[in-house]
Amino acid sequence: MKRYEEVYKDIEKKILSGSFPAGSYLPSENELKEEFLVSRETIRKALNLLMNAGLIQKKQGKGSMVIERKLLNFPVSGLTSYKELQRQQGFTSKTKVVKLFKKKINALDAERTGFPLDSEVWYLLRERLIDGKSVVLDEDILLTSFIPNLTVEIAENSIYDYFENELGLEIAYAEKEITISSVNDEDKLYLALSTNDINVVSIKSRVYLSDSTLFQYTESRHRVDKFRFVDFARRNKI
Amino acid sequence: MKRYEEVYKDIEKKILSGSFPAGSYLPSENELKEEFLVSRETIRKALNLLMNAGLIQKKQGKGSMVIERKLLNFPVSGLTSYKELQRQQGFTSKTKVVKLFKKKINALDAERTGFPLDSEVWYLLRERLIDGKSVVLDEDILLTSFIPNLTVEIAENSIYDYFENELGLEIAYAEKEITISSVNDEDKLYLALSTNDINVVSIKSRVYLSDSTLFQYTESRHRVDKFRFVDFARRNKI
DNA sequence: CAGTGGTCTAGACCACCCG
DNA sequence: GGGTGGTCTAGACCACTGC
Repeated sequence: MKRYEEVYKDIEKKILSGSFPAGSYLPSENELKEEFLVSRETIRKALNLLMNAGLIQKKQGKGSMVIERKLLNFPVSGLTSYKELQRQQGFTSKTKVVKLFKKKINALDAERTGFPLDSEVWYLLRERLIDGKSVVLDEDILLTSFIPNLTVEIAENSIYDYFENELGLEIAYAEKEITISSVNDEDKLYLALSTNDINVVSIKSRVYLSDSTLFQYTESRHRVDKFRFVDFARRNKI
Repeated sequence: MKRYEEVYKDIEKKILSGSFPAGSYLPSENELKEEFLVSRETIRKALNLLMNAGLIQKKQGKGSMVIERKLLNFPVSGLTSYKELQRQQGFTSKTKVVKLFKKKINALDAERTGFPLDSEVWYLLRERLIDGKSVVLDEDILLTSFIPNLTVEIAENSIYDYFENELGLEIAYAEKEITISSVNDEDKLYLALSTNDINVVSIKSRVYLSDSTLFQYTESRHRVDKFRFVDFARRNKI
């Protein structure tokens, strides 16, 4: 593991466990440099990552204060898979694969997904159930050229884990869009909607690999009463 | 201006103007180092900022490729004020101040805002109008200890501009939460809702200064049909 | 004033990509 | 093997904070 990762992990652990409580200051960069026996730049790299993660706030002349995350506890933003979220947040849910087959991209799909016409893709539709009720409907469209095999078993677990750790794909970034959409037939069919639900929350994403190739399009449709998106944002100065 | 800021701005300009088109590679770090007459670390700092901004994708052994931002064009995430968004995205809208007065935080407000009981705050309610129709209702609660004066004129323009450039406040970060909420009486009164609108999108934020003090609580209520949230997210490896 | 973080440098070595 | 970006270092100077 890289040195700055070790420093990051160590300090993160101490913050989360309460050894560095919210509102307190971390040791200075010079002290941390001595403690970890690395250069100051390495310490600074780790601290900047902690700052971006919303764990500390640095202030010139003062130090690095541990941030208190109040009401809005768990970050649900970023590029994190459903399984990872579940693990982080400690809730348990079940994933049910509704559809899984190969197809070729038609004109309509090309438009919304960004994949070229006639590309061969996996089409995957999954329900996410909490307390036995289906609250999220996940549609995934994935290039078969990157994912030769995809089974129901993999799709019931984390497809990201499979892509990254089995196939060695480097998932780099995503463009996401959240809108409110009218309930459609598929929503009615699979989501446990109440009779007066007329809207669902739609999250569309295009996911890219580290060489900037598009490899996944995904749309999640959420019951409005179960939807919550939490974000930590820093002010851009530049 | 700092050297890395100059490098960032220069490259950003060349990307946005098309001198570095999407899909092409930037000059290598060593070439940029020569061109700008700075050290490689300074170049790297600028490039990492461009990467976080979603403008380029770096790849070890290959280079820094300019990212093509397809359908999902304009980032609406992060910590950016309404006026700034408007300017960036080129749409014009009008802001109408509905309420502006001082008050003391009661028990209910203390709970939702995070301000201590009995703190003196500004209470500000604004409509955002597009094409003459009110599509967003913005409620702001701000500590008077940081903002001694707040006028209708300031509130009709950018309060952030006033805070940062007039008062010298350093806005650092925010916790945000997006949920779907039922229409309430105030929504009915001010938003141009249609008769079958039963939901609005609620964005609650707590905004902190660089010394980690909470100074603003804000809730935006959006008409569901006018709501769109666009985000660029990077996969965390650490 | 001493201590803090912010910027910047010159140089080294490594991991990766590709011809 | 030569070029790319990734990590890490030791050191310098600056800007800000608080006593």
